[in-house]
Amino acid sequence: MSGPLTERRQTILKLVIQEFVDTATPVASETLVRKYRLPVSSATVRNDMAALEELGFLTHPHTSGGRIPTDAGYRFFVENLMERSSLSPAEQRMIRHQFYQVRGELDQWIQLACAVLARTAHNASVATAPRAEQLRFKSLELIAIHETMALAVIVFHGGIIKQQTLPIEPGRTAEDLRRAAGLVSDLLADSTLSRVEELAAVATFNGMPLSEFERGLVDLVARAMMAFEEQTQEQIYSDGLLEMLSQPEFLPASGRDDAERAIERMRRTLEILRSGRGLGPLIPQALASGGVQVIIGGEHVEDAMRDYSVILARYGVEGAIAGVLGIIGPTRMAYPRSISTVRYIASLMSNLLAELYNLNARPSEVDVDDENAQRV
Amino acid sequence: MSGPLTERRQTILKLVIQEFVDTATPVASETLVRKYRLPVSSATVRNDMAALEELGFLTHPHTSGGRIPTDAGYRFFVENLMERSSLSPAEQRMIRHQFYQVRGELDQWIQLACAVLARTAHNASVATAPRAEQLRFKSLELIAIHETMALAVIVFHGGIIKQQTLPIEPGRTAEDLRRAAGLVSDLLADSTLSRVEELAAVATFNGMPLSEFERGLVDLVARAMMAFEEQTQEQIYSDGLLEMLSQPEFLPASGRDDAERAIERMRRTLEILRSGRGLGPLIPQALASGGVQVIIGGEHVEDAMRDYSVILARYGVEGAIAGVLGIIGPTRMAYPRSISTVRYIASLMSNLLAELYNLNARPSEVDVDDENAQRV
DNA sequence: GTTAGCACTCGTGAGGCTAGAGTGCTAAGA
DNA sequence: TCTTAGCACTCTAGCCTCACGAGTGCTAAC
Repeated sequence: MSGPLTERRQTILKLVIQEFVDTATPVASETLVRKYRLPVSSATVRNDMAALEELGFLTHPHTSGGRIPTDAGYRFFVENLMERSSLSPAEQRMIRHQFYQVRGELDQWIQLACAVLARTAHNASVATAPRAEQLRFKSLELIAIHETMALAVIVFHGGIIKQQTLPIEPGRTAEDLRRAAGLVSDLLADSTLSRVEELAAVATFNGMPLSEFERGLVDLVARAMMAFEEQTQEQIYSDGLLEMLSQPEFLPASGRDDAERAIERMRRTLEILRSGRGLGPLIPQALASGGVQVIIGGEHVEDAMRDYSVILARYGVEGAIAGVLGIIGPTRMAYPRSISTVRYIASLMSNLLAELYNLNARPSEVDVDDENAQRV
Repeated sequence: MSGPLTERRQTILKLVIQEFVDTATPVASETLVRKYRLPVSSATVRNDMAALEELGFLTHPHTSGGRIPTDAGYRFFVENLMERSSLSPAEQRMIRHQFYQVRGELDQWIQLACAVLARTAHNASVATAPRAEQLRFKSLELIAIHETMALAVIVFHGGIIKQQTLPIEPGRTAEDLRRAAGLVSDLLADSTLSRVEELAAVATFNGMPLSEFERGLVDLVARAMMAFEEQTQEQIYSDGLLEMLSQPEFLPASGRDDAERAIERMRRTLEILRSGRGLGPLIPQALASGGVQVIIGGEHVEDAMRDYSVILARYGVEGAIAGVLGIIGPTRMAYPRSISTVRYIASLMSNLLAELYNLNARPSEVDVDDENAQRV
């Protein structure tokens, strides 16, 4: 009885989604005909809508009141109906300019990426710091703070640094510290955590046993690496919470019943962004796959995420360092624009990292012309 | 007609506040008598309440329904009625333990302080990073990332570090970089930003003119210092948003009218914490004064803050480095507990910093036994 | 100065009602 | 077979009313 998914029905689905994304209110047949000057009557549209509903692409909050898309509807839209868009040249220029202003300031990049994502897509953004598959030690510097305290700056491959203070014996000179740091730097050069631990166990360098102090430094590095892995494991940067909460989904549409639910939704959303629960499982997935990932509402494993869509892309330099960034918002979101935004920022970040790493490396898999991106 | 502020009336004010803080609902005369077994009748309490209302300490949302404290009521409570409390030894131990676990990891301290504050006081916490009155250069390290890119790690007094990448000419050896970094480190040692700029203008070291590369490094340091000042100027760490938003103030008490207002409040609160507007002016004030600052509701300059109370304390090492940390929440908050929490965390952070700086320095002005703290 | 008693006020929540929006269906037309 | 006009039906939002109950303010007695 549902009938085939004719061309016109696809158009109607597309228009319903477009309209619903714009207005956030259920879409009526009449509205569609009027607004888009359809060459058919509202009754025909109603029939098609009913068919789309039977196909599972639309639904009906109440008998009266228009249609809204289902998750399956969005999914079909994203995969088949959506026109690929990109940010306007003016927007691209503005974004590039902002990144240009923090060139060199590695530690600002993620925050900026989050800020730009959020403001451009009008939803919350998330990102993980770029991570090497394997944290690799690069060098150690020791700077005396006063007679009994020094600051250790541990540099890892990829411009990642970690600071750590350590107590020292009063007697040590700056030259002492420099020598010890240099020796440990040479000993541990390019080591992964497990290699550092091996070397700590052996505790010799070129056959010479390490001094007490040097052994302490090696341990310090090992501990720092462990702490670092732990910290970055789950740390998710985020921005644009306010941006997302300004979406009509978080306004009480009517009745105090709904109001309480709106607040509850708000609180749960905060919880999601703060804890990263619900996002956690998606990260490795996004890291593994290329292209842009779109997860819509009920497709999430986590129940708490059922009302949200997430758009994620991997960024980084193939084989060297990678992170994930993206957008989270209500399922009703401007998918074409959001997807292009995520794609653009990911490629920008990839380029920045590529430059940092090695000018010759291919930026990454998420490129503006990558057909994978369209895939999802 | 209002009559004097007798002992009993003060007790009643105190009980009303206590009860209101607990229950978040207006306090009725009858409730007070029953719950605290007052040796007088509810009528007497009502009379006293009326007097307290005329004195400006209590108010009346509606004719029926109990009393709630005014800002002035809270102020009087905080200054005269409140018993000084401190955190339980068990809590103190737990908190100290958490700080112990990140000892050495300077960059984690503020975040931890915020987290602990929020969880202990059940409200949002804010903190600024510890800042030297004058940012002073300590040393520069250069680490080659690859042939044309290096990472500069700039260390300032007080364990503050800033990283920055810079492009280099392909020819430079690691030894080159080390030498140049060492020279610039010596040249700029202990300089403030203005001094660095002076030295950049002169561009000589011990009478010898600096090389192109070395001049570039000096400029880099100057730019990094400027960037740093700018970034930390307004940056306010925060945590416990969710904690605060779980307070009944952010629930719609009744009617959909109130629901909308609740959401609006929520949104405005987010805005405050994100932008730091409303908090901004309080920071220098808190930095300047010792002790614990309590600003209650309408006492705020900023209109947007009229519904919130803020408790701030300075932390740091006298004459060397200082920051501010505290709590923000609805005016209805557990002042005694919140104040002791803020005081405790501030003194803890001060001790940590003192240790980092110099074991002999006096921690700071906010000590557990400091009578200043009670002052406000 | 304190208390019992009581009238009065007002917010809350339930219930009922109306208007309006939008659908589903039916029967006629292309 | 597809499209369309017409119309009954459904459901929600918004409004009004009403009754209940909590808590006060006042008065008069102690």
